[in-house]
Amino acid sequence: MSSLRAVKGMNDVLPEDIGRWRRVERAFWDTVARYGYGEVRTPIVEPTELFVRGIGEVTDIVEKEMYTFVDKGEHSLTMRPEGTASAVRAYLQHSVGARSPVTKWAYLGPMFRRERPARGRYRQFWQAGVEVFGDPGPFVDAEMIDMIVGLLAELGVEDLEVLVNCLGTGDTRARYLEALVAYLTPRASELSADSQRRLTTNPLRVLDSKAPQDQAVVAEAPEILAYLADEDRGHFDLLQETLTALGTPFRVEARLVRGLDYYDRTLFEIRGRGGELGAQNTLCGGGRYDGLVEQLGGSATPGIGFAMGLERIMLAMSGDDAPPAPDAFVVVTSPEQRTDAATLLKALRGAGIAADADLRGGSTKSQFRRADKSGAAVAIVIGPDEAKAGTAQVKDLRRGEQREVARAEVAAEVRRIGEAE
RNA sequence: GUGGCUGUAGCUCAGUGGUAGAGCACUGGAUUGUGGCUCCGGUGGUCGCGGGUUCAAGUCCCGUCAGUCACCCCA
Repeated sequence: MSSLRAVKGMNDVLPEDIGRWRRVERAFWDTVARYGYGEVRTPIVEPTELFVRGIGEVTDIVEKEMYTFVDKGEHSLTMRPEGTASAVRAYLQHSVGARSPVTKWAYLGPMFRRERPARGRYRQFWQAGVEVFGDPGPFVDAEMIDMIVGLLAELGVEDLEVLVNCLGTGDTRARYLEALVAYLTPRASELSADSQRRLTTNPLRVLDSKAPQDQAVVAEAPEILAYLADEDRGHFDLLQETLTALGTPFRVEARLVRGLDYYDRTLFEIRGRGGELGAQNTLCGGGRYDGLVEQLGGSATPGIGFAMGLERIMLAMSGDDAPPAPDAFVVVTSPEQRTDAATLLKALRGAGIAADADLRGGSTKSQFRRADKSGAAVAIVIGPDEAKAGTAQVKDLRRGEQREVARAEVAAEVRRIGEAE
C-alpha cells in the first residue's frame, strides 16, 4: 500500500463502482429536463463573502466547516459547501431575472465541508439540486417535492418520509423567535450545553437537537405554525392541498428546521429509513428562500430549491449496476495473428461495436477465460486458417454456438447475437 | 470537534506471548485452436505506522493515522 493517500473524507470512485453513479446522474438529468430545468455549472471556489452572507455568519457550516484559504495573499476564497449561494450569485451576475420572470436551474457536482467523516458523510460529497427563481409558489413548491419523490422511486429508494414545515416570513419569524426564547430561557438549565449556546446564537436549531433532555423540553415548546401570518398560513395550506392532489404522502413536522439561515416559508426534508443509511438519513433537503436574492444585492425575487446527497441516495438505492461489458472479445490462436486482431478490433469499433482483446500473448484457453471474465457476449477467434480464408470464428458465449463468417460479416454477426439476448 | 469500536494478502476474515493462515480474487496446468463447472499447482504480507514491556510481540501497553458507530452537523 502506498503512503500517498486521498485526503481524509475525499474518495475515489473506480470503474467497477461507477455504474451506480451514472444511474443516479442519468435519472436526475432526465427528470429535471422533463420539468423544464436547464443545467448550470458554477465554479467550485467562490469569494468567502458569498457564503458568509448567503448561508449565515453564525451557522455551523460557515463557523467551522468551510475550506477557506487566502489566494496569493489577496482574496479570501472558499470551496463551495453547498450550491444555492453560487446559483444566486450567477443569477444576479448575469442579470438573468431581467430576461425572464421565472428561471429554473439544475446543478450536480461536488461540495466541500470539513466535518468528521462517517458513512454517508464525506468532506467532498456530491449534491444534485435545483433552484427556481421568480415564482412565489406554492404550486412550484409542491411540484418540486413531488418531482423528487418520483425520482427517488425511480431509483428504487424505498421507505421514504417526506417532512414539510412552514417557517413564515420575517415578521412571523421575529414573533416566533421571541416566544421560543421566552419559553426556553427559564428552562435553559435543563438543556444540553450545545443548546444553551444556541439559545443565544441560533435558537431555532434547539428544536432539532437529538439530546434526550432537549427533546423533553422541546416537546412542550410553542410551534411556529401557530404564529403564521394569514398569508403564510394560506401559502402552507395550498401547498398541502396541492401535494395531496398530486398524490405525494407527507407529514407536517412543526419542529423541522435547517442549518442554513436563508430559508423561509416552505421547508422540506426527505428522509430514508433504509438500513445502510445509519444516522445520516437525510437524503434531500430544501425550501424557500424568498429573501436571499435581495440579501445578496438583487431586487426582491422569490426562490426555492433543494439538494440531494448522491452518496446517501446510492446507499438507499436498490438494483444492480453491473459494470459495462464489451460486445465482443477477440481471441488469437497464435501470436502471428495479433496484428490481424488489431485491425479487426479497429474495424469493429469503427462499426460501433465495443470490442476488446488481450494481445499480451498466452494460450487460447487463457484468452477465452479473459473473454469470459470481460462479460462479452461474443468471442471472435482468428488463427492461421481464418487468416488464409479471410474469415473469423464468431462464438456466442452464452449459447456456446460458433459460426465461421467472412470478415466483412463479423460486425453484423456480433450485432445479431447481441440483439438475440 | 467529543466519546466508543475496528485495523492481518487485492477482498472477506481466522490466528493461546513462541516458524504468517483460509476462502474468494489473480495466475499456470489437466495432450492438437475454445471460456464458465471440477481438480492440481503458483504469485502475493513493513500483521496501518511509531515507540515501549519481554529472552521472544500480529497477540500486551502508550502514541499516531485510517475506517466505522453514536454525539454533533447536514445532504
